[in-house]
Amino acid sequence: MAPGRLPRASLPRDPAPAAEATRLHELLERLGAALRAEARAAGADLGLQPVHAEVLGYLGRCNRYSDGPLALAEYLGLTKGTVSQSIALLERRGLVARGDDPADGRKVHLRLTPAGKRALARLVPAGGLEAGADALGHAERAALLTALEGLLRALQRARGGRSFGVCGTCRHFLREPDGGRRCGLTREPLTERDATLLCREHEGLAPAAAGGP
Amino acid sequence: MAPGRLPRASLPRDPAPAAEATRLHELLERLGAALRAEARAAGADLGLQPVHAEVLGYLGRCNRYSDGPLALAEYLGLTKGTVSQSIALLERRGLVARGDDPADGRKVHLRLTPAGKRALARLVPAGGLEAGADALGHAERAALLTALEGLLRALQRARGGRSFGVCGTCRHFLREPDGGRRCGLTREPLTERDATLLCREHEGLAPAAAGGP
DNA sequence: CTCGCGTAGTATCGAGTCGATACTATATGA
DNA sequence: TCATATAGTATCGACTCGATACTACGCGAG
Repeated sequence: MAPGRLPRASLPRDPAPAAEATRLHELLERLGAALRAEARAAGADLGLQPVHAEVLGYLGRCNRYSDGPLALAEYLGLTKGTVSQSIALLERRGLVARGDDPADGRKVHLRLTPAGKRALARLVPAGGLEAGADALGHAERAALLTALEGLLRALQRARGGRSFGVCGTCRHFLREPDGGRRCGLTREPLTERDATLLCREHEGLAPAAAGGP
Repeated sequence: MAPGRLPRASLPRDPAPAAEATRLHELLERLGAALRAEARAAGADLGLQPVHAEVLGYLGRCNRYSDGPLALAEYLGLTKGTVSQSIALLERRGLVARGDDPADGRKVHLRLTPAGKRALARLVPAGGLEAGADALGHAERAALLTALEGLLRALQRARGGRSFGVCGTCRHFLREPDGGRRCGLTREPLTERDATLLCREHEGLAPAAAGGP
């Protein structure tokens, strides 16, 4: 971590890579805080916290392997105990319903109630960001999304977390000779809709180039 | 807010602008959550919450007009009452010290104690993000920073918040004939270091192109 | 078949965030 | 000088969050 001199001829046009990384960290943190403040304001009249909006949003977009408290805890980066309380609150409010697993008595499946879906719809937009996104061109916007996806993957990898992607970017996804879809991990066939939902077993396609020589 | 049809001939190569904006929102929220989880882990052994790291980081980088509870509340997007409690905690822990304003008896100036600076240093890095940033080229990284800065400005503008920038990007900043620096708002001269600190009175240079046709 | 172990989830406690409301004290200005 | 605005604090209640301890179920080895 010592600053030190650059071992290679220093290119004057790079404003200290470490400073750039710090600036990136700061910008993402500020953006995250601003989004959080928006979420707080949006949820205030419903009596919901930012984390509740995340729970509802996730439950609206996850598949049947990923709709339990544990998956939610992994997605949010919180402990299962903490998440259990937030779920209890959402259940008391009638926004989330719980169902048993027919095959495994330990498991719980969560789903949005109609009221939960309505609440989610009221929580989503907020705007603000769209104005900024509109100011960017097509190409810039696409590049931004790609770059952010890369950063998110890097962060998830560093923290040993799961990636929670959809089938299209998962290495377990199989295309059958008859055109059907199947998950190579559970061996189960997948409907078209299944393939658009977030999965906790998701693993990225490219293992990414190896690091050291 | 009704979806409606595009008034102009719709370009088929744009995958639904609204979906792109949603995806952007989601990515930034995920990134923010991941960073927050990192901050939580980093602060855990010091007994500090993510918001404490933000307070310490801000106090290490703000100028003398911006080191009070109210400025902090604006920066964090929280109420002054909430912030007052967090400050009280940091003061109890000996990480932050408070001083009176010689001119205005209502004001309080906050500063990091040596212990606070040490704590901040332990809170900063975490890594993870750097790996992702390294994977991008110079140009991509620069474009990413620029795009994120634009988004942040848009969000701050939409929320009516302050931008908290440095003198170099502030419309009040004056360069004097003798080479000195001065703030056009307070009329006070500024040292070289002053000009590198965050200011709550900061206002962006370009009012941004008007919206209409 | 039951013992042990691992997994999924819940219960409870304490520290802390956070907003709302109400309050004190100082500045400003008509 | 009296009203109003500004800066900050105090207190309350709902909630988050982690830690720890707990229940219940599944699964495999003996």
